[in-house]
Amino acid sequence: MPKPAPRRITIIDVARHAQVSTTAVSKVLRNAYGASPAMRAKVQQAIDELGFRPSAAARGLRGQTYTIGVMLPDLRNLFFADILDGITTQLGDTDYQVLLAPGCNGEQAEARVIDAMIDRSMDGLVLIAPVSSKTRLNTVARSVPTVVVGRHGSATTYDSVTDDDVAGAALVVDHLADLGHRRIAHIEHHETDPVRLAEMPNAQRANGYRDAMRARGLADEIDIASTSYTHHGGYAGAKELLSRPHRPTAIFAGADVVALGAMEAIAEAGLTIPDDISVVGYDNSALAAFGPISLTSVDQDGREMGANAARLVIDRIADRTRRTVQVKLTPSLAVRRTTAAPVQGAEVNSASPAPTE
Amino acid sequence: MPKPAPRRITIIDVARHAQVSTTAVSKVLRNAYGASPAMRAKVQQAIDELGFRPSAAARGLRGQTYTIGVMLPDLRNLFFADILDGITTQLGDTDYQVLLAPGCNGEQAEARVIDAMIDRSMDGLVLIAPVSSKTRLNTVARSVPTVVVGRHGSATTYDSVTDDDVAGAALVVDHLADLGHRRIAHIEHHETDPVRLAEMPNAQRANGYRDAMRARGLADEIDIASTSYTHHGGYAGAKELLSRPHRPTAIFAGADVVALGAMEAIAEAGLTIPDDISVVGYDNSALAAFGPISLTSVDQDGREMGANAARLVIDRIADRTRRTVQVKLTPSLAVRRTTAAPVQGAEVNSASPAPTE
DNA sequence: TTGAAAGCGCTAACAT
DNA sequence: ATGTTAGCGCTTTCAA
Repeated sequence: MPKPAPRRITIIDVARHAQVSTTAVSKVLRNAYGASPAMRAKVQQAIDELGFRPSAAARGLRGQTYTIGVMLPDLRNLFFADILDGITTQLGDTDYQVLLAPGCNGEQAEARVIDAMIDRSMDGLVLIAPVSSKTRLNTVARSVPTVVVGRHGSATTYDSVTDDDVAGAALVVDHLADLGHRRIAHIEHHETDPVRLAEMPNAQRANGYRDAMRARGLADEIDIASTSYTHHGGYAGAKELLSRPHRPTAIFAGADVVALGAMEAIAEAGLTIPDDISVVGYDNSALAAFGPISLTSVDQDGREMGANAARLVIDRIADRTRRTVQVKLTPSLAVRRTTAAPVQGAEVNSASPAPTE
Repeated sequence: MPKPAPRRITIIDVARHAQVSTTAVSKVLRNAYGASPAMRAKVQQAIDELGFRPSAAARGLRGQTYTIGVMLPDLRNLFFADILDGITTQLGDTDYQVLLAPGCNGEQAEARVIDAMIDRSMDGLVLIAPVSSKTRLNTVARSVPTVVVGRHGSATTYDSVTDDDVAGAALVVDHLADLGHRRIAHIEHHETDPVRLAEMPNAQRANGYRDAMRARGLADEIDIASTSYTHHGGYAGAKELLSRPHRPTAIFAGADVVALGAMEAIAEAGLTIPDDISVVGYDNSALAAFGPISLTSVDQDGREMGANAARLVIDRIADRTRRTVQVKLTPSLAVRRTTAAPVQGAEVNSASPAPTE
């Protein structure tokens, strides 16, 4: 027989216990102006003695809820987890509590979750790699302080944090070209929506790849398989690339998970990594670092991105009129064992068309 | 210059627009008794036309917030992600929204997060593998409907969902013994707290291991390294086991991540898996299934556990006086390439008593 | 500096 | 079946 919990302590109880007004208690709770040190002490003592905790629901009705909502597409993606770590670490000292919605894929799920957060009067939102339309993002940002992470382009309604995906792709191409590779192929995430073509990281990576290839004088070697940022997308993309007449000596996959799929296809084709073909991923996830895999990958500092996002959202809560800022961080390359110089002779002039599979 | 968002639509606006009372609107919102179909239709139309969304904060002050809080120790743990999937899937059709706190390790962080959820008037809590004291859990459960996942033992205040860890350990021992192994060692998570010794899955797994070994007549072969459920714990545990005079032919790691650490130590020792030594993990995470690793592992149906937890919490919200239930699911074994019959001759008759480390 | 009082948007008793 | 009204626990004017 569970005995029912006693009635929750309210601000009135505290006020009575401390022999002051509820206003005074409220001021202490918010560190607001207009309470003497003596009063503060008295109230604080009453709060501690009674074990009082303010109701966020009630606070939210008038003021803030001290809650930051985080939306991310996939909890299993370790890069997103890093961003989250950055956010929570940055917010650790503050009164804000981070709450997140379980992975939501697609525009519809995204809309539901964002609405749910607004309904719950969250003080600020951090949207990680949202796929919603720009119009929608602007609408959201007008109703609640918002920071968008991982989407390029600027907006006047929300701040954004990105990692320089063009630079990341260039790191990869340069690394491979420096090793002596010329036929460097890329597996991209297929994109048709024009706005996303400009704003999504995958599109930026593909652009960066093209630019860097041209900058290295390898414009003729540009070779792209357009699939998706999934394990299977990597597998199918690599299969496609390997079946082409002019086989690449290196594959730049747009994400680590894509690289893993590609590695599977390469193994199936009886080729070895990195001797026959080099592979590079993107995100430097824990999987990439894992010993037996040891995937060369572009490292985006997720924690740093998260910390920046948290800082920005707090700043914007404090001043909603301040001009928006775009923070762009610089990636680095984690070189591991899936990349090496191409084997001499084998492919330099192998222009003979290979039969498909 | 972002233009400010217009004032939020309230229930009063809807009532006015539909020419009815706010009570009527409220009833429609809650699907409550006492509203004619005609009224429902009228109100619903007004809601749609105005794009009204009820404020969860305001609702929470009197009634429910339609929010279920989920706490889990580690977002990166894929098993927990599966549980979460089960919860969200089960709750997909309902009005409830799942919100979760970012991974919180340790009793203190756990307490903070749970308090935060209670402060936000969440309707129900799902606590996954909490480490808090039983007293604390009972206190929490008395103030809000709570379901505890992954902790054995029963309570009168909260429902619980577990997977049968004793049975899981037995699956492992039986599988290895059937293959012909006798020296089957175990790497456990060290535990001292008496309550946790009885309730935590790691302790149950160790117990299950001992029981199963005895049941197979292998009581003399029981060999345990007591470290922790981490990669390093697995590494150190395996190193310890391998250095013992009477080397095991199989290692049962209490978690997949532990198995990976063990595999690293085994590789360092110049031994091969499964020829020299078999390895089994626990959780059947994506890592275990990953081709190059292919770890034999105990599969707990996380989605099923999550679905059960969600169902229970909803039921308890509906009726807080109903007796608590304990759901215990049965694990299965995913056999992969890290287990095989021991190589003949090497260890069959090495029954010489080993001195303690 | 302090406190009294009016809401915030909704739900739940209680009329009608 | 429908409407009236009193709060829920805070924050925020505004007056003292």
